[in-house]
Amino acid sequence: MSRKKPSIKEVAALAGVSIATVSNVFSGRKPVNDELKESVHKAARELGYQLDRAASQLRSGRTRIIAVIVPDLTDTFFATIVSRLETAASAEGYDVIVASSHNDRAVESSRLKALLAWRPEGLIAVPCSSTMPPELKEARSSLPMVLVDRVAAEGAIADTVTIDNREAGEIAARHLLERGHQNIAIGVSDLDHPPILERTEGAAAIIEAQTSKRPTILNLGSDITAGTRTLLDWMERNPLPEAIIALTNVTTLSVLSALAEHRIDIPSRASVVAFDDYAWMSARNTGLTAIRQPVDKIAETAWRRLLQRIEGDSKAPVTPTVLNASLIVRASVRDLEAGEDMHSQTHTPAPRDSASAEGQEKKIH
Amino acid sequence: MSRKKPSIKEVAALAGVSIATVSNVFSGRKPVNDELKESVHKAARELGYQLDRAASQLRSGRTRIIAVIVPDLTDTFFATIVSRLETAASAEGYDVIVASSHNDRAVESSRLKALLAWRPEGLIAVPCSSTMPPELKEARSSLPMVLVDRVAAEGAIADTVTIDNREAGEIAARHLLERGHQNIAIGVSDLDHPPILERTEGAAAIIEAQTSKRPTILNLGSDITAGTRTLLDWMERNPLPEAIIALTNVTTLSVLSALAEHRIDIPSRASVVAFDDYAWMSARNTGLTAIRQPVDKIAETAWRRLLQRIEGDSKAPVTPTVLNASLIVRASVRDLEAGEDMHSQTHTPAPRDSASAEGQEKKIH
DNA sequence: ACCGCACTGTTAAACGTTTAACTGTAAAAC
DNA sequence: GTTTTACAGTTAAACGTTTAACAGTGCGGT
Repeated sequence: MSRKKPSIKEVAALAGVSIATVSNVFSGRKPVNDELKESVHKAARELGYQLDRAASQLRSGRTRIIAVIVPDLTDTFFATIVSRLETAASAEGYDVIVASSHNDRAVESSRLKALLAWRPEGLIAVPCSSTMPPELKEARSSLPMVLVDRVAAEGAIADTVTIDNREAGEIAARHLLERGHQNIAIGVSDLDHPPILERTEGAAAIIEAQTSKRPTILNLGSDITAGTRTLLDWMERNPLPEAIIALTNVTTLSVLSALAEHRIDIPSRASVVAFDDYAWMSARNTGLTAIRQPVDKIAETAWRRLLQRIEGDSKAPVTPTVLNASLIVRASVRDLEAGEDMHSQTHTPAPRDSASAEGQEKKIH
Repeated sequence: MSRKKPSIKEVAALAGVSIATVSNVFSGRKPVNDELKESVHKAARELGYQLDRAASQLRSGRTRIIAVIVPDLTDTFFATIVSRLETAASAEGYDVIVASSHNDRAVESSRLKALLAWRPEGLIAVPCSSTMPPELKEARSSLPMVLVDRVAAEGAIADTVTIDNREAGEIAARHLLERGHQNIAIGVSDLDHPPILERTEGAAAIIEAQTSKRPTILNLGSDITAGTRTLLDWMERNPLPEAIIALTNVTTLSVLSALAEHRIDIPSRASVVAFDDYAWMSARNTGLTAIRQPVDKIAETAWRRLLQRIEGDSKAPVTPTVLNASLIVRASVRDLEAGEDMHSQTHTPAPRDSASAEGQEKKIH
């Protein structure tokens, strides 16, 4: 039980071959006689040999590292993306190293610098604001990278994977308008994030066109409890809108908290369209009608693009990929056109709220 | 705009000093004349020099890497732990590399192997089952490590950080018993996980002692929708219990989904005690009474212990750290003792459900 | 005036791999 | 039977750092 980690040299000695052969056995770059191969493996097993990545990287220049930075690991949306990236990458022999910028530009810069010191072969980044950190721009020229989510698809400095946020906003708005809602408020987190801005514009444009009223924009920020307070404040001084669109999962929570605080029933007194699709959204009496982002597909696409860049055409022109969000209809939007009286909501056999996430839901798009 | 990354050698040449001096400037191991120091920095800036971690690691043996493995990054509980670890570690100059075992022992082994190839200086692991993968045991002797959450605190092979799960179960049970509940079911994910087993035992023991009825154990697994179906099945064939304790955040979601499916109101028809404390639990009309695990503290403690091991007494005896969970009282448990009739629940001014997570809630412990 | 010491800087030898170039041997081609 | 070609293995030179050992200089103590 030696304390020091054995090196390739010791394996070679024990197996009675040169270190080059041992290297070949493990890397498979050159064929090795089966018999020798076996004895090398045996020696390695006996010594508990493990390749030293640092040495391997240094010599070969290949790090097989993918760097990933997201604004907040605690947010299920980003966590899911990271998780998918990790499995996709490790399936292809790459290791992922993650950093979180905690929605802070300064932290983002410093973490990015740390990530780059690893000499990753690729970078997948969800920037925390629309102004790219200079590190990203610099890295751009020498490092395959793809930007996800918090970027304007047009004119980006690198490949991007986003959803059609304008359309997502439109879908939400249209759904409400079709059901007779006129007086609509939009809860946003931060208009500085391109996706939020686009969703807002998409929704607002449609609402304004149809009702000739500009919808109220409620700036709820990225902190749930602060957003709740902001909304409660606003509700003190304003009449309750017929419907609220929440453009983010955290704004969704702020909206729900505020409504719950005043025991305002959904959808009898206010309709809600949520954003992102999480398990808790259907685990309620009135399931939330929501815009779902294809998270898995986003991650998958980002990975594929990056891999393409890494192993192939590093000089192909920058391409934006735009995926589509879909509407999951549950029970949080009231149909005002239907004309039914819905005062005593609780025991009305409301449109069935499906408990299984994928099952019976109606998807649009 | 050269494509190749500049090395320390080029910086040395440009600054007119030896490479050792450059190294000293950056590592700070030896003092360097201010003037020289400045010119080295200038040269480095001009060339865009960045230390190569691989080379540095190889030579020094210090990797400044902490490996972290969790069963599922998508689960907010683990994601939060990872996030906290990442910030704590990076504050101290360490970089974290994470892997997810996807609750699969085979994956766990292979990911663990990949992690160890990095030669991390420490390992923080949330094993996915009670049977430790052999890689862990082997690593144990040469690698500082701390085990979190999914471990039996007693007799573990390394330092552990857990909560007092038995007590957590007891708290939940006691809360229900105090409020007059007799007929209690316990929703568990997997009794193979030590924490779940302990929570179950804690709750069951107290319930049995007081009601002389063994509570029903509902095995709902780790998949929300499957758990929902299981519970729905069970409900077909059994009368609704007065109360359900969910011992996990995913079982909580299964329970809520199943109850919602049948439009069973909480708490008028069934009381619920949830586990873990997430924002969505309070963003509902009847906030969920829940057992909160001190996630931040768990992560923080794990990190501190690990750091201690790394920088100091690597041979100190293995110590388990046990933290305490607390009860957050919201509105999902009905007080049967109070005797009030609560048929029309919806508009009853029920005990105020606080929207802000920390604010007015009553904590026990 | 000499010794030793503190202070700064340099030299050169590692660290554990990968890999280009080489060697030796056996089979294939002529 | 000689020359190629292919194959399988070895040798040794990197890769970019860190760091022990060393060297030169100036200064205080005796």
